[in-house]
Amino acid sequence: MEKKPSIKDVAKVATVSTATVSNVMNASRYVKEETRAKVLKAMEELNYRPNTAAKSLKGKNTKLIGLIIPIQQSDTSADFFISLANGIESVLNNEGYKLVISNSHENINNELDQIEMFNTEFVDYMDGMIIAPTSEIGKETDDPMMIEYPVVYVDRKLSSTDKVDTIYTNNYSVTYEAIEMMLKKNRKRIAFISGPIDVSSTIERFEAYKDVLGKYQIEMEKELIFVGESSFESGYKIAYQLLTTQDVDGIVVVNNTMSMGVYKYLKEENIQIPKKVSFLSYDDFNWMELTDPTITTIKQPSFEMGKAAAELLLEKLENKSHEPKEICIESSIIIRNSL
Amino acid sequence: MEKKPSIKDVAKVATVSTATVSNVMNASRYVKEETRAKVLKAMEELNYRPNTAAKSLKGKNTKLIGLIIPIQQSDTSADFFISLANGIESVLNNEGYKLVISNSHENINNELDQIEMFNTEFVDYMDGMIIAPTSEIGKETDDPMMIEYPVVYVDRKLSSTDKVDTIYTNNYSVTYEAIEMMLKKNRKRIAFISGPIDVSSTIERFEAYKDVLGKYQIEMEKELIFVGESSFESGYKIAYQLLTTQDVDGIVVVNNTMSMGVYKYLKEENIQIPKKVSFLSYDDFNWMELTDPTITTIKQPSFEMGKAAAELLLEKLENKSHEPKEICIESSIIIRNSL
DNA sequence: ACACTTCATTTAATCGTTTAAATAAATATT
DNA sequence: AATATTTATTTAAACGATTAAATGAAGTGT
Repeated sequence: MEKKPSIKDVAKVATVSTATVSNVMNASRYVKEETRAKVLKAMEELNYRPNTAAKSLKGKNTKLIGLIIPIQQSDTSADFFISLANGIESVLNNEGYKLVISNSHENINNELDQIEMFNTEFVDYMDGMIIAPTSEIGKETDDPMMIEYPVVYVDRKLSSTDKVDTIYTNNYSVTYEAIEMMLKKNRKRIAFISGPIDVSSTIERFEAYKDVLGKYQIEMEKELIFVGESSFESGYKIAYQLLTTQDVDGIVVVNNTMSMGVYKYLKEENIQIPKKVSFLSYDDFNWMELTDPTITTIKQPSFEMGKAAAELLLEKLENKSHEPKEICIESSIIIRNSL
Repeated sequence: MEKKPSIKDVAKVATVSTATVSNVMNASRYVKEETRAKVLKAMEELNYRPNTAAKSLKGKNTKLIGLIIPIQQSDTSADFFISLANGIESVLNNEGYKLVISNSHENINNELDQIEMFNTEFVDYMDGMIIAPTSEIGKETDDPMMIEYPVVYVDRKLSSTDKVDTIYTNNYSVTYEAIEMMLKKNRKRIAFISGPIDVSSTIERFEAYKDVLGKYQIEMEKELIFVGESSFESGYKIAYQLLTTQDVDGIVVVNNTMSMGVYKYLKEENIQIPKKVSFLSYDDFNWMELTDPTITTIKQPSFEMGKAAAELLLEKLENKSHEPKEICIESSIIIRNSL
């Protein structure tokens, strides 16, 4: 129950000054081998751990990287971001950095200042940040006041005017291509279902839908477009609404949580997939091989995006002034049996 | 690109002392309304944010709670822990606390000291910690040296001798009950598949298997017990090995990632569920309603466990000295069509 | 008018580190 | 032997906050 030992305690035990202890720890100056040994022994003896807060206060690097992710409650997007985080850590751990994660919950309306608070609260600790911005957070983090430490944005592009370091994926082109595959299978009326259209990734997926229909001279019908919440229930309800009022032969769900709800309804109603209705989902999960039929989907390279983000951040950390980069990691279509 | 403003800058602009600024921020002493306004205006003007590192150094509470979770790469356990985290935050946010998460990766062999380092690295910042311990981390965090800040353990019990605050779930009894359900459906040879048996939760599930067989006077057969890695592939391989060499009529998989692999094999081989083989999984996911048959499983109350952990921690935070508590949040059996 | 409170604010020490500058001891140079 | 240089260590200020104690100004009672 003793007090946690400080550098002073170590110095006292080793009968040297605190400066010498610091020098031993950081190898910042030469210390005689004999003294070094004494200090090391004292540290060991006291089970001493340096106080990171004090380090950080002195402007020393903390070897801590922050990650902000927007996971909503009961959203399978968790997997996407966890995989992203794993990718980041796979790079960071090798370099002796540690990752600290916080969740912004994608709840903007009343939590915006909470996010902002969190964000600033951590600037002091962290050597750098990786942020998967919510639709609005960009407005805050853009503030030049705050960008005095390196940041890399990931997954979603900011609407910011200035170019910022971003890792993103080709939502537009891969969605375009996948829907085109549907069309080539002679689908005429394809519905589009998504969560809230406010983040860049979702917007791009919708643009792709619009454009590919245009290319095939199919008129976009309001009745076939559904913007719901990112939840199983929302997907289920939308599927009900869609299929009881419209005659469709294809469904694109660009939100994995919702796609479960939609699929559930299709199975329940015994609607033949893909014979009657083609089905395309977003994000790839193991369970998509367990259903009947297995589900064709667009796989986002979450792990690789994490890796890329971490690498870019590390680069910035070393080489303070470099041009902002925007790097695209390609998504791919995992073809199974639902198209 | 200016330097971040400090309390001194605010004091200067407001033409008061730093003490007054601090008093305004913390409402620690009475400050004349007029002065207060001046200070507030200066803070606003400079876009001032207090430095948490300095606060923490002074022993002030940081309103930050740390969470350590053990998520392995490509493990669906992510959902369990994310849900846990959500539960924690649902409580914490109301009280003005923020949650910071770090992943221990459940990789003990070579990362033990990294975990330990992380763990100590954060003590200075955090007001308290919630830890889902890996199988061995307990040994380190038990060290009385380190327990000078409040900790709540969750999900897994430590082998520690001293009683520590723990939130756990009734792995043993619910698993017992579920397997008993299988037995009552006249299943004679039930296989048991799990990930590494080193954390308390898995151990308890195995104990339940052993005991319930005992109760029904069924001899436990080595050939029906498989301990693999927590991965889809491992599950698939084990299922192959099991079903090509043994004649079973029930399978219990107490690891959700592996259960997907097992199920995949069963479907591929067109083995009738539950007619030929009863199937029981662990953890509940939306997709378990999408398969055919839908999957009966044991649902762990991850969100509620998180809530309970946060509540307990908050209680400790307020009321420094209280008896360690061990609280059980009940798991339940979600009955679908695979038994 | 004087001492006594009360009120509002400031001074200065403190938390646990780092680090530039100062110092002391040992070694080299003449 | 006196001086210059190198080596190893210490002193003390600084980082950005908090807070006990000190201070000064205003108000009260006699």
